[in-house]
Amino acid sequence: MIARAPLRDEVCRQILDRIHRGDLPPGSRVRDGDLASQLGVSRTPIREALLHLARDGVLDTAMGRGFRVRPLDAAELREVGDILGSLESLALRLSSPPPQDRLEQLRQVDRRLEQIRGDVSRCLDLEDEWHRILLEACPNRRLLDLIASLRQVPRRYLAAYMRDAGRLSLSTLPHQKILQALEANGCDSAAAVFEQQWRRGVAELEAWVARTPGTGRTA
Amino acid sequence: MIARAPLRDEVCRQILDRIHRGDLPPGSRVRDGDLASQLGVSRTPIREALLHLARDGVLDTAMGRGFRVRPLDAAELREVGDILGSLESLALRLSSPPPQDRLEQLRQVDRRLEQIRGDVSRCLDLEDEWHRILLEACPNRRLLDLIASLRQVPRRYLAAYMRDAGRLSLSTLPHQKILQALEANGCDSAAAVFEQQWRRGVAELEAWVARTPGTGRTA
DNA sequence: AATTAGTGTATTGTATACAGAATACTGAAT
DNA sequence: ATTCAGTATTCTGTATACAATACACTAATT
Repeated sequence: MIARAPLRDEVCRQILDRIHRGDLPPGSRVRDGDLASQLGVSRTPIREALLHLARDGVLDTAMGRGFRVRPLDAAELREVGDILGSLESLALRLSSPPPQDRLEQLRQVDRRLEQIRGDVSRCLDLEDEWHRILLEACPNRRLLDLIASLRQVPRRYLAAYMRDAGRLSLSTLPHQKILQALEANGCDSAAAVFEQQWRRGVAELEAWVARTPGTGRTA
Repeated sequence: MIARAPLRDEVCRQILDRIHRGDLPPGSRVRDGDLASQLGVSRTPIREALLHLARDGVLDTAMGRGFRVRPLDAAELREVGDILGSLESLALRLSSPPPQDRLEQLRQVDRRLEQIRGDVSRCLDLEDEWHRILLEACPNRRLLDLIASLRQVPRRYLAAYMRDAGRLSLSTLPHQKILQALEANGCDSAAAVFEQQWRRGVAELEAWVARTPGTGRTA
């Protein structure tokens, strides 16, 4: 039995892809009519996907004003950052037994991360992949889903930061520290290190957003 | 400037209300056509609302199969319970200064809770209100929104439990313990007590769900 | 009697149509 | 030149239409 998929799901992926690619920069307007003609489907599934993304906080919407990509805002990053720090840490602590067997997979992703030169989108995909593998052993699927949807937020900030600063992958060093803790002292210890490293990373991003003018005003 | 509201928002409230009321029990099918004629609007805003609720985990949906109220399932309650325990605790810890001034409001809600006799829906509203006031001082709006949407899940379990067991408000005692900790030792202490009490409550609900057959199979 | 094939209806997912609001554009007045 | 009013156009939110799929019911077969 093959499960057919609703158009809205594919449309959702397409839109997210454009946002990640840097098409549709923060603050830019998203017209359902345009997307409908570009993707060759009607406005109905497009709007369903847009409402979905608006609910996830990727898009802004106001009555009669349509949709636009949510502008970058240091406060939002901080808020979602705090939530994600807490939730990923929780997921790690719920992972028993510790995902020791994933260590090699994680190191391999890190190696691939270091080899990337210019492709921001690919880099962020690998970063997501790293987190996914780290938490794979957590039995709380609902938690993993929530984390995955929330991670779309910092991802946009990281993408803008990388494109602006020209730096890729500020994350392999934190990764290594987390892995060390995981290997030496298990999940709880790794969770503590994770939260610490995560906060550091978010603070760095936040500082960049605050010092970079016009981050969210791009049309 | 009066902000007009999209129909989908009002529709969403209406559907939630029916679910909370016990109309639309767990497992029951939700046909957009029926709701459209009952509420006097077209299927479009109805489906937008249904997709929203499906994303929040209140409804189940499969391609070509429409929507149904998600059956009660001990595993789901446990999963969302763990998440909420962590997040509400976080919100409490982020509340500085401690919401001392809300103590009297909280006690008043508890008094109203104890006076209620038969109205399950009203009882749950007050329970939500209590949590809202407790966390009102938390500056992380995004966190509060997330908590509010997640709380819809345990709410359904609590509603079914109350209707089945005929007991209302198993929560004023935990409330008092949390308030005591808050008053005596501040937010961090209250957060610890909260997590402890919350886990206890979720475990009780979970045990009830597990021991009650047919909880989710009601048509 | 139980199970399956066939047929009809109901319902879903998607497309299109329409009314009203918001934005862009034009031109005149300061 | 700039600002403001008025108009035209675009776009949004909602309603309706349509094709395809899933469900229910009947009837036939084992």
